[in-house]
Amino acid sequence: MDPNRFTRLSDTAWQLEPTGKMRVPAIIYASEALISEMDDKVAEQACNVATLPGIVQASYAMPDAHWGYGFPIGGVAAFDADEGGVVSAGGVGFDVSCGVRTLHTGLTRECIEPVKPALADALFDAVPAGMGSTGRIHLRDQQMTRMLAGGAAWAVEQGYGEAADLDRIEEHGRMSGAEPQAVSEHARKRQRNEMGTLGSGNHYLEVQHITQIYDPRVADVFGLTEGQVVVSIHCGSRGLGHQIGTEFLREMAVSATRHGIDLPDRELACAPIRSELGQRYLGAMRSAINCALANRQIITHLTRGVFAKVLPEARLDLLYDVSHNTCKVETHGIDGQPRELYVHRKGATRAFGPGHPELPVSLRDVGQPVLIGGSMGTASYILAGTNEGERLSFNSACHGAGRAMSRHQATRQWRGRALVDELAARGILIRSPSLRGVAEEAPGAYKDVSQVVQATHDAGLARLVARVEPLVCVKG
DNA sequence: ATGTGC
Repeated sequence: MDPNRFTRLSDTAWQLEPTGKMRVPAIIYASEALISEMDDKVAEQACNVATLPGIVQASYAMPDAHWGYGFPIGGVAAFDADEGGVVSAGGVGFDVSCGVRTLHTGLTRECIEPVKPALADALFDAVPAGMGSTGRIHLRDQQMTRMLAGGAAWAVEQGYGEAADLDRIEEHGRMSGAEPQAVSEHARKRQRNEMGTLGSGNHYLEVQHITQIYDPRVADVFGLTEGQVVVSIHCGSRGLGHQIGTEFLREMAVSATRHGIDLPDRELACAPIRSELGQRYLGAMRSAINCALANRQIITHLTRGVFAKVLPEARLDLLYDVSHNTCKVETHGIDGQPRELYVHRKGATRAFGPGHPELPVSLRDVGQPVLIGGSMGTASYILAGTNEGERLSFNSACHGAGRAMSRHQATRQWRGRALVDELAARGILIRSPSLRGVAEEAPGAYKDVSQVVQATHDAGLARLVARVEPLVCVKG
């Protein structure tokens, strides 16, 4: 879109003043190059979000923003319940609590290279991937209820992983306020056999090596050094989150008028925070957050099992686990006053700065690890949250590269087999059940993640700490 | 993202 449409607040912040029914401005964080390439739909959707009741400060879009269902993907919006604020299923997205966790291995790239094909095959065998994939865990109803209430803490109780992991997970591995009884039978049924599975689309499990350190002081606290190997897992709440999203979107769309909400776009369906429907959605959505946390915890356990066999000297300690599709109750300073807000992040990563009380003591001095997954075969980045991020975006950053073209368009332009071969020639081993899925995820179908991350850094949303590049990628 | 449309 045309950058001249905006009031330029800085090199990387672009504002649209409130017009029509907008209650607050819309602010997009991006470089001039990124905003020029961005679809007009992003600004249109960010402005639509700015009309919703109880929105505070501004409607935001991150540098990787693109067109989504109702809210842009890469959108951030906070609402105050005291001012009639709303909660929106479309403001969280279908893949509730999709997120990334990164594990240390204690190994260097040299340790991996001789066993790389065996490691790739073993990970592909151990971690089910792809559309409709199921695992070895089958949850009966009572266990499902415990999982939805307990998250990664439940998974650790079941023997998946270690208690020490919980300290490095958002919400200490268990989202409070979950109400499993708000999750439909249908959603539970869809999830029954899907625990410990990656799913499809942009989800993956990657073995990566650290190729650059930008901030040695923070990298030291995060335990990152150049040449070291890490493992990153990107996935969410599978069929359960999707079903919850589908059901509540429908219910919120139907009831918006009854709640006295005037929607500029039906896809912005939402409900007052202080309504039966709003509370029921929050209870179900928090259950889906626990599902995603448990899912990543189980996949971590499966990954540790593979390394124990292939590279027994490895020790997979968790660096951090953070979601990028949530609505969370957080306290933020607004005009010098602390206020409790319902912060929607849809394709936006929470990025708490140094000193935040939610952070584990071991990380608190330097800020939260912000884990940004790149597209298949490209770099990923580890950043740290900032204090200025609170004022800028309620402590939110980008979440990835962001698609530059549709899946359909990508399959016309690339062949899965050729991509796998090209990446293998560059030392990157892809294992996927779907060559079509690989074509849809072609690196060329995404924006350049390094530009997105640089804009995030320049805007002050989060600070660059390290770059990692893939060695092995299990792709859904 | 997703039993890749109910």
